Amino acid sequence: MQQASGAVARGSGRPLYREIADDLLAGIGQGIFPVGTLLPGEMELIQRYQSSRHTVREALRVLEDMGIVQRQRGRGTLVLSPEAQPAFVQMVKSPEELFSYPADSAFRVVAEEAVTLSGSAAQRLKAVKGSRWTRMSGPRTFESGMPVCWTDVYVLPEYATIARQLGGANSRPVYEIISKAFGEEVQKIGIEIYASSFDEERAKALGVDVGTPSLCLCRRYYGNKGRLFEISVSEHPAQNYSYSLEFTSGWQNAGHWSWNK
Amino acid sequence: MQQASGAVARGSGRPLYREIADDLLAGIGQGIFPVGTLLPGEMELIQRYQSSRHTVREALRVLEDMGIVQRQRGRGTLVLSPEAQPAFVQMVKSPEELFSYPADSAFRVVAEEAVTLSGSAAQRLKAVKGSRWTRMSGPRTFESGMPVCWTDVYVLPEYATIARQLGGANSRPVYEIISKAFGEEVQKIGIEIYASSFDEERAKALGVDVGTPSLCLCRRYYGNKGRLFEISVSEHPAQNYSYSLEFTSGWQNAGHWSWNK
DNA sequence: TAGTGGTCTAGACCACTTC
DNA sequence: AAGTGGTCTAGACCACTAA
Repeated sequence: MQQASGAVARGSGRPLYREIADDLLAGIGQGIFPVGTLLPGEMELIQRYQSSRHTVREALRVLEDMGIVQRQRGRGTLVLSPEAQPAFVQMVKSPEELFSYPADSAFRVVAEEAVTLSGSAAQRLKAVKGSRWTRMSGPRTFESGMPVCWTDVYVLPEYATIARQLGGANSRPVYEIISKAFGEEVQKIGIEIYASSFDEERAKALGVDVGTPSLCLCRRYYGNKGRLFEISVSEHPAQNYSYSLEFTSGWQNAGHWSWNK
Repeated sequence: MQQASGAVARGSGRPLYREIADDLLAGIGQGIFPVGTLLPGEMELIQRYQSSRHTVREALRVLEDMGIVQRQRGRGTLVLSPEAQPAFVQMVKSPEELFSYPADSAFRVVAEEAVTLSGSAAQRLKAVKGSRWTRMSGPRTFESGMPVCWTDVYVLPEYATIARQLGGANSRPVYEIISKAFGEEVQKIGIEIYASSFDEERAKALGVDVGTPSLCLCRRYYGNKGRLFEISVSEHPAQNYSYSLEFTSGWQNAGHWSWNK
């Protein structure tokens, strides 16, 4: 229950800043502080809750960590959402983890060409129709020769020179090479997963039967200013590959260690 | 560079607590504070950095938010990892978002039976061999009759009574029904995605050709105390379905709004 | 019991945004 | 210029853990 003016109830054993956060949250939920408006300033909250600035700020920090408000010096505290944003979180350390290849496999570029995306290709890649890319294609295989996948990598034409650094067993991921060579900071990665089956050409290249079910992963890398700078599409023989994810409840410290009590 | 004893350099324009956090981070990286040991107490850090407790605690909070240390009253500050844990974060509001079905589709249970997992089935489901489950199977179709997927849902035998609440266009997800009815709080969800192709029985049930490529999603729900309580496997005709993910850089506020500058 | 981190108060100065 | 949030100090009491 939101207290329009006055301190929150105490004595429950809960910290004051949590009570204040709950009270503000209730107020937001009830529309007393609608989404898109500013919360009262810290000074006003101090008086309202008869508390100190530190305590009020702790309460606001709780809401900020939950993604409910966003604070900015000089402006105020903006209400973003009436309820906690993420209930489930997945974290990975680096983009590499999103789609790591076996260490003893190698990517061999067999074709490199400049392409301008037709409508259908652009739609499939979720890129802009008519945009220009340099495409490098080839199989990735284990040292034993067993196929891992067929890969098409699209990069911006100005980054085409990285092709020389590709290939070989120890080659780094393309996004990483570009990131280092051209200073692109990876800001966002989109992944799309779908099933298909191998056409004749690729089946032959990988040494599998035509029509073999395949798992396709299309990854889009966004760099500085959110610009799309790389798209890679990999097609894996179904029996060799699966993609796993794990989501954990809670906003904080998801997936970390704990005290070995 | 970690200052073994003494204040960090100032005047860089960066807040003191960030400088301290960086300094501690460097110390952790250099093995001065090895992973698994405790950081110096707050009082010692106050003297080392000639600062106030609040400032030192802000620095420690930074490290805690990054997943580098874990703090506990009475014990101390445990070093967990030498480097920032998650560089990329994906967040979803509820498990439902991890695999939402079209609203105008309905799941129809055509078979329900008690099963004891054989070795191969247990391996495929990543469950314990010999464990007992109740399996409910059936197609999910649009109102128009077009197939969405074939689904096998495995639940713990004691939850089998939820079968009566299944089916119909507006039916809630199984995990949600169980969660409400039996108080299982979903703590973790595992998702595995792979490609396959439809066998004769399922192809017939969904009205697709035998051998049609399919995208399979196997979801595992872990509840109270991390106990696995539901497994669901869905097989989708490839042309109708793809699975998308998006990962954003940074630990904090990933995916939230921003000021409409 | 000593030491840890958790909460809280009462001040202060500053950078930033808006008017 | 006024108001916002960001940083910082110097104190205080408390709950929890470990020895």
